[in-house]
Amino acid sequence: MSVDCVIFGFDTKNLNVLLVERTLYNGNSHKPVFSDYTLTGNHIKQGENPDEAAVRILTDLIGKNDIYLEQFHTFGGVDRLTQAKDQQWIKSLGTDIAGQVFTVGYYSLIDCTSVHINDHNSRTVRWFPVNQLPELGYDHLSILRKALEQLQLKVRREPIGFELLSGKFTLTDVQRLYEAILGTTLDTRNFRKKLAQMKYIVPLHEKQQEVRHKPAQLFTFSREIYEKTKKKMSIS
Amino acid sequence: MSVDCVIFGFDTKNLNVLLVERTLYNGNSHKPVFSDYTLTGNHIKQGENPDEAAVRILTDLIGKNDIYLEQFHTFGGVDRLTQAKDQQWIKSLGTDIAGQVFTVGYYSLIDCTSVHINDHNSRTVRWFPVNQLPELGYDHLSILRKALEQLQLKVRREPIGFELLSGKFTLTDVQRLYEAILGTTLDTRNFRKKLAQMKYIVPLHEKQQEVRHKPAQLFTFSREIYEKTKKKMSIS
DNA sequence: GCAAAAGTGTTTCCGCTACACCCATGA
DNA sequence: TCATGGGTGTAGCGGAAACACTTTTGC
Repeated sequence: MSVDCVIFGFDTKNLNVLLVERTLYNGNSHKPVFSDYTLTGNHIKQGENPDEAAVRILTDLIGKNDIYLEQFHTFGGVDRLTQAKDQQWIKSLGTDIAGQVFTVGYYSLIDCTSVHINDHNSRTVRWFPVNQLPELGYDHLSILRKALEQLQLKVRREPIGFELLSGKFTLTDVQRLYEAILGTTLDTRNFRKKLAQMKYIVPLHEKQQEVRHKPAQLFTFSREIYEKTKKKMSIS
Repeated sequence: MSVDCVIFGFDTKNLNVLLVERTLYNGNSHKPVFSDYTLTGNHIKQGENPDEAAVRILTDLIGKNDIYLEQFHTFGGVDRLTQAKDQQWIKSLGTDIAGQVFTVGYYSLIDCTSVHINDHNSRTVRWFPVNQLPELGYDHLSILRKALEQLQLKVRREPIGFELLSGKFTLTDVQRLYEAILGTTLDTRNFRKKLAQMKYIVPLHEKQQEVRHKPAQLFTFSREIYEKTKKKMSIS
């Protein structure tokens, strides 16, 4: 029984996912047998519930624990691990994770510009744009697709996207973000009218600095105001 | 690792849930110690995935296997089973299900007027209106609430409600159903305009019989037409 | 003829869409 | 002064909401 986290990040251009490199070396020649990427995951420890395990995984990797996390689906069945390379990998680990065929999927949203990624068992950890993914191990491609699908549904109903932005952002940042998540383009004027209705997007007394064009107004997301004014508001 | 099914049914008036009675008898006096209800559930067998387990549970109970099923959340953690009565019950079973702290929640939609409920280990199985629930065991009340919440979200996006109606239904049936699921009332004329756009609601050459009022037109749901004309259509 | 539910149209309002130009800044 | 993105308003359309009376049947 394990947890896998689909960690989404945003860098003012692309929606990214954090992936861990997995390279299997030949025991004798030490040449790589194969190399691909996987989601960050771990087994659920004794006495933990899935939410706690997900928080632990995130905390280990990112160092903070106030991260947006959302459970989206549980995957199971032996067919999750039947690719030849996955079998090789599992065998090489020695530990018997073969029985660990269930995984609870979480997605999390973080501002990847303001975060330091900790070492993950000295394996390479990298951001990939969701539309330029490398080869993935196990069934992680389908887990990732499902996560994105659920994120797209959720973001139309609730203002969860702000977790992906830093504390201060411009309205253009928000638009780029929604465009990246939804995979569409949006009309700037109409989009801003929508945002203007959302009272929890609060203007700061501050503008962009050191840009070689008209500096944009900065805003911040107020969770308190959001909680008070929860209404059905949808984007797109 | 287990699966719990929240089985929703509709009887032209109420949205119902199928629950199983759980009565613990004192070993000596054979008097009931407590009595409450639980969802239908079972552990996941070796080699099964959660979907298969859910189908099995439904098939055992209902006898057919073409039932609408939707995974909605996974619950875990030791706190699921900490009520005193749950501990008593688990102890009485002898079998060690204490380690079985994870459960994958599914909801299913069936037409409860056209179904025969099989015996469930000779325990009483009953429909309860979702707004008149009995006392529930374990954390099944919160599982049920989550299921209903997810059902409400889903039914606004996709025409899944028809699984709850029999093959032939009137437009009023559909309205009562949506009102029951969403817990609201809906304007008849506007609701019918919505339904009229849904080409997969097909009129039959048939009307209600033996009603002491103007007989209503009967309709049926065509999945084929739905699959062809999938568009974003929402109710509410 | 009465009770009971079926069935039907129109008007109003609001939100969504489409669309183009001026502004402030740094280089 | 130019390049770059920031920022703004309006008109038209279409879907959502509000709302009341006639019809058909069984009794």
